[in-house]
Amino acid sequence: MTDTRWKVATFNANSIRVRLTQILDWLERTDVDVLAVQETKVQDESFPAEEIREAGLHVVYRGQKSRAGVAIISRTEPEEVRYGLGDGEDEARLIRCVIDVGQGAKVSLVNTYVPQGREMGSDEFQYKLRWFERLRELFDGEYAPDEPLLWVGDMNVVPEPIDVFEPERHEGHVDYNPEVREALAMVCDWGFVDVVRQQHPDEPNLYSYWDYRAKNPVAEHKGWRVDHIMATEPLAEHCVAAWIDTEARLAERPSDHTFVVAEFEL
DNA sequence: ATGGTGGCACCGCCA
Repeated sequence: MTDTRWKVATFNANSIRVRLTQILDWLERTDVDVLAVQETKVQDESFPAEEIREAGLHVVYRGQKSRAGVAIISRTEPEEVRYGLGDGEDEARLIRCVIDVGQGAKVSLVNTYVPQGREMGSDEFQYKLRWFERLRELFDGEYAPDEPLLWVGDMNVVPEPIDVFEPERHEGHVDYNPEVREALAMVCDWGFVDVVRQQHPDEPNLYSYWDYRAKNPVAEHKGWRVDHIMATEPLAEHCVAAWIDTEARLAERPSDHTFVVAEFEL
C-alpha cells in the first residue's frame, strides 16, 4: 500500500441549483475527491453541469422535475456509470460508478437517495422497505463484500438511538422505527461498515440533518444522522478519519443536511 | 405548542 490519501463525501443538497456555489466552494476548500449528491431537484436538461466542469470537475447525474435526483461530482472521470435499481424505475434515486483512486486501484461507488416513506403504514413506507430489499439484491448480484465498495447517501434511516436527539420522542417516525432500522441493518449485514460510527464509537450529537422548522437546531443538537458512508471491509480497514461538517449547516442559505466525509489511506 | 421553514411548482406537495 502507498500513502495516497483519498476523500469521499455525501451531501443532500436540497436543490443543486440553489446550493451550487456552496458545493464548489466547499470542494475547493476541503480537497474532497468525490462528492455524492442527493435531492438535486432538477431535470437533466437544466442540471448545472457546465458550471461544475468549468471548475475542473467531472459530474454525472440523473434527475427529474421538482423532487429527488442524484449526482456524482469527482476529480477523476467516473467509469461504468449506471442508474437506478435495474428495472428502469426510480433512476433519480440511485447512481453508481467506478472511481480510479490512483496507482491503478479502483473503488466502486453507489450513491442512493432512499425514499423517505411519508409515514409508517403508508404505501410509500412499504415501498421504502421494499427499496432496501431491492438494493440488497443489487449488492448480492453485482458486487462482493471483499471488494472495495462504498455505499453512500441519504438513507432516510437513523441507525441507532444515539443517532437522533430525544430518541424516545421520535420512535415510530418514518426514519426511526424498528422496521427501517432492520431494513438498513439487513443491507449492512451484506458487508458494510458505517465509517463515521466506526471512527466515533459512542459519540453523541453526531448529526447530518436538522429540521428547518426548529429554531436553533444545530447549537441545541436537535439533529438526525440519516446520511451515511458505508464501506466494505477492505476499504473500512483503510479509513483513517470520518466526520460530519456541522459548520456547513450554518452557512448562508444552507441545505437542511450537511456534508459527511470519510478519508482513506490507500 | 400539532406550529414552525424551505424548494419547487403552481395556487399545494413534499421533505
